[in-house]
Amino acid sequence: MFSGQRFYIQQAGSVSKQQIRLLSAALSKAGAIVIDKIVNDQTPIDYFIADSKFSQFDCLKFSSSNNLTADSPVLAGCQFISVDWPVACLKAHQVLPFNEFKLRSLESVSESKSAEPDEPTSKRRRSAAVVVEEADVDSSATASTSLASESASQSLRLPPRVGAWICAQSSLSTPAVSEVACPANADIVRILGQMADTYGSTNDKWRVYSYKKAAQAVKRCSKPIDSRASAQSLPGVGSRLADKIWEIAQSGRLAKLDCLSSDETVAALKLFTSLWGAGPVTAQAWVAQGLRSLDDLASRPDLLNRQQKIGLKHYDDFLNRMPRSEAGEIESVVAEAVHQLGNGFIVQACGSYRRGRPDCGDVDVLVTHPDGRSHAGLLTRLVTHLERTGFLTDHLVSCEENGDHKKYLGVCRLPLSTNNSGQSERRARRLDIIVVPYNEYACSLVYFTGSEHFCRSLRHLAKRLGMSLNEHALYEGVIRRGAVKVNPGRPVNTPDEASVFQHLGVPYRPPNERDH
DNA sequence: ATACAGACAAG
DNA sequence: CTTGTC
DNA sequence: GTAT
Ligand SMILES: O=c1ccn([C@H]2C[C@H](O)[C@@H](COP(=O)(O)OP(=O)(O)OP(=O)(O)O)O2)c(=O)[nH]1
Ligand SMILES: [Mg+2]
Repeated sequence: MFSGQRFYIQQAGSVSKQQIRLLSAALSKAGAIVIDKIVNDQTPIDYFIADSKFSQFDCLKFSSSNNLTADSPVLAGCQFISVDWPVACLKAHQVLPFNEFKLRSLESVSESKSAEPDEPTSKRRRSAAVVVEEADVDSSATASTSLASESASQSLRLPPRVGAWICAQSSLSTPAVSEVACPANADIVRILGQMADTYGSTNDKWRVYSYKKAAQAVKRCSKPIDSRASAQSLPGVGSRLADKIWEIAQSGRLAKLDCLSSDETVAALKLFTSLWGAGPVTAQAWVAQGLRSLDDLASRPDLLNRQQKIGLKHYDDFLNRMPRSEAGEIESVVAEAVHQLGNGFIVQACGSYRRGRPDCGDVDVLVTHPDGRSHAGLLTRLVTHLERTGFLTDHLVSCEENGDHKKYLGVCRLPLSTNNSGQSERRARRLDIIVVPYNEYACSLVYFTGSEHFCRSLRHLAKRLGMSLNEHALYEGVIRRGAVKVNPGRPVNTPDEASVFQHLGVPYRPPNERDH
C-alpha cells in the first residue's frame, strides 16, 4: 500500500511511544519505511506524521530532531499529515486522499495587512496616553545627548527620543510589581507571559523576546483592549500577536497555549530547562532519548555534566526564592570574609537585592577596592576562604587559575537556623561574586544591579548613540558595520553610576527604579 | 535583510 | 564552536 | 514575532 514511502512519526501530544510502535509495525507491513530519527543529510522523507493538533511549525519547533527547518533538504517535498491519516488508510485498506488530514501549514501568515499607507494609527503617532516603548523612534529627535558621540556618520541616524526608552523610565511609574494598568487585560498579560515561558524552553529567543515585549505593552495599556486593531496599535504587537491577544480578550483563553500546555513533551522541556545548566538544546536531547522526569535524569548520570549534577542535587532549593533578609545575611558572610583578607574593600550585594525586591533568586555580590590594585587575585583567595569555613558547598563556574579571573558562580548554605521548634538546616542558595578593578566599578554596578531588561535597554540605547556599554566600560566613537563593531571605540571616564546615565542622556534612576 | 546587549566559562 | 548563564 |  505504501511501498517505499518514507514516514517519520513525531512522538508528541496523543501520539505515544506505544502508538508509534504499533503504527510503525502496521505501516511497515504495508510496505512503508518508517524512519525513527530525522537527520539532515539523509534521503528526504515523504510524510511527517504528528498529532493533528499540531501545526507544521509546532512539529519543527518542538521536534526532538534538532536543527530542522522548513527548508531542510530532508523535508523537501515532504507532507505534514495528521496521524489520523495513516490510521484511516490502514483501517480502510487503501490509500485515502490526505487533503483533509494536512497539518496547518507554515504560511497562513501571508499578508493579512494591506497596510493602509496613511493610517494614523500606524504605531508611532499614537494618542499620548501610552508612549512607553523603546525604539519607538519619534521624528522629533531632540535629546542632543549632553556629552554623547561626535561621530559624524552616527549622528546622521536619528537618535531616538530618549524618553521613549525603557531605561529612561522609572519602573515605579508604571503598574506596580505584578499588577496591570487595566485589570481587564490581566488575562492577556498572564497568557502572553506563559507563551514566552513555553517558548523559553525552545531555542527561539527572539520569539520569547517578542512575547515578553507584547506582554509589557499590554500591561502598560491603560484601557481594556476592545478590538483586534487596538491590540495591534500597541508597540511590539503585530498581526499574529494581535490575533492571539484578541482571542484572549474575547474568550479568556488561547487555544495555542492550551494545546501546548497539555503536551507532555513540552512539559518535559520546561522541567529540564528549569534545571541549572540545562538549556533548550540539552532538554530537547534528553526528551529525544525518552527522558521525562528528574528521576529519569538521576538514573542517567552519564548524560549530565558537572554543573547539571549540582543543579539536580539542589533542584528545589534553586527554584525557591529567598526573603531579602536572608540575602542580607549571605552578603554579610561574604563581606566579613573579604574584610579578613584585606582592608578597604567595597562589598556590595547587587541584583534584585539592590533593587529592593522583597525576595531574591540568588545573591549577587560585587567586590572592588578603591586603590585600584588590591582586587587582583582576591577572588581565588576569597573562594578558598569561604570554602574552608564550609559556607560554599558547590562551585558551578569558577575560572580556574589564570590569575585575573573575575567571576564566580556557586552555592552556599547559611548555618543552622534556630526557630521555636528546634534547629533546621537552611536551603542551599545560589551565590554569584564578581571582583572588578575600581575603574570599572560604575559600569559593573550598573550591569550587576540590572534588571536584565533595564541593562539590555541601556545597552541598546548606547549602541544607537554610536556608543557601547558593557560591564567594563562605556565606549564612545564606536563604529559598526551592521551590528558588527569595526572600531571598538574609546572608554569614557565613568566615576559613578550617574555618569553612565549622563553620557547616555537619560535621567539617573536609583536601583529600585530599575526593576523592569 | 537585519536587528532585537554583550560578555564569559565549560566542554 | 556551541551551549548556557549572568 | 515585530519593526525598520
Ligand atoms: O541576561 C542577563 C542576566 C543578568 N544580567 C545582569 C542583570 C541582573 O540584575 C544581574 C544579576 O543577574 P540575576 O540572574 O541574579 O538577576 P536578578 O536581577 O538578581 O534576579 P534574581 O532575583 O532572579 O536573582 O546580572 C544581565 O545583564 N543579563
Ligand atoms: Mg540575582
